[in-house]
Amino acid sequence: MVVSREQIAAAALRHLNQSPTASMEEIARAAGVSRATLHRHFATRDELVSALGWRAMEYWERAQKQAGVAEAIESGDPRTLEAALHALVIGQAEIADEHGFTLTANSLLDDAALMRRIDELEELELKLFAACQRAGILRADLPVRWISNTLYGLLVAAVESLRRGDVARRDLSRLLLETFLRGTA
Amino acid sequence: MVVSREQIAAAALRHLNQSPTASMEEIARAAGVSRATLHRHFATRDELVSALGWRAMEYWERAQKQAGVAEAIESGDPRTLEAALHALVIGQAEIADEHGFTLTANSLLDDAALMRRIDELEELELKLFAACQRAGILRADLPVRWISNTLYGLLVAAVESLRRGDVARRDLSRLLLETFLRGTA
DNA sequence: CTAGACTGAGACAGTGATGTATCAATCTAG
DNA sequence: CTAGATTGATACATCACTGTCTCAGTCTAG
Repeated sequence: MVVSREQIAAAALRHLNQSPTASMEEIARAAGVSRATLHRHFATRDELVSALGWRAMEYWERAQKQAGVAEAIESGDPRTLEAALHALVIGQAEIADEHGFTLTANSLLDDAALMRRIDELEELELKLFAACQRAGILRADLPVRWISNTLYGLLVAAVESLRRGDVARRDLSRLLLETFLRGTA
Repeated sequence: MVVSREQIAAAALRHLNQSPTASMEEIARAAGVSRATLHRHFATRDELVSALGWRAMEYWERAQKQAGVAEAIESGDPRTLEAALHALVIGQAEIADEHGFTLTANSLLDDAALMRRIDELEELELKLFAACQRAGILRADLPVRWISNTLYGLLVAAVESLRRGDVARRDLSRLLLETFLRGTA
């Protein structure tokens, strides 16, 4: 059967999300493909992991674009900022699966170009959070980097909740946004 | 120099928090001990990781006990429940370092006895959250397991914040409790 | 139908980590 | 001071994974 590079990448990510140290043999099996074929698409393990990293970045960037983050920051308008913030969080929830493994894969730390890209995307989000603080949409007494890490931590919780079946997929966006903004009390 | 088993375990955990796939050689060096000595204390890598898992459970259990979780649940009194909840979250923040690695070490999934212990501790926390929901201290529109996962996710964020130097240690408890209860908005 | 592309299976050497063992040096309790 | 315990250094066999290669079988476009 023909399995595209994209399909293999998706299957690899799915499997690595649950078993981050899986061997190429395991990954190949999970993708329904032989180890030889896996190596034809991704010469080395590092290349595969790196590709997954870039793939996750694309999803992330797309979520930021669709939420209109950059424009909202530029406008400075409270209602625009709030809309972008909500759209971003919901967008993150929808692509949570794409981040589970890549955000904690420490072999990616060597890929300088990728790290720069991550920093850029993170930087933009920090600017959004800071603008929201100035506009009174987010609490100003929290360090902006803590807010960013909070969202990241809640994404981890979201992925875990899906994995364990604690939460239905369709409820996830609402739960994430609600909890992020208003907490649990 | 004499380095106790406990000191080695602590150093191993500290290092594995940052480098979860570190070799025995690396771990030994981080603990200021030779690989031979490390193997004398922990015959195999699995044994070491398992010991760290049990160690983390002890910290967790102690935090629950000190917070008076069981008694609060039994009492059903809102103020007692709230006090226990706050004490638990703060306690978790203080031992966040002990959990960073062990909570994501998937080799622990094989240790059935340890997993049972984890389930028990988690079960007690779920009961506390449910009691808090009934007492109006926590939102009743959130699945109790989502609340539990939220706290877990925020702990991940806390460890990450400390690791990156985004947050000072002394601010952590407050940030964690505030964010857990009231969110970022 | 056929040629070219793609695949799975298997063999292979190289590499790094693991766990065990030995031995000389060092520390420490008594 | 001394005997026993503990340590670091080193060597060793073993193992799993990686990356490369070959070859025969299968699929597919034309």
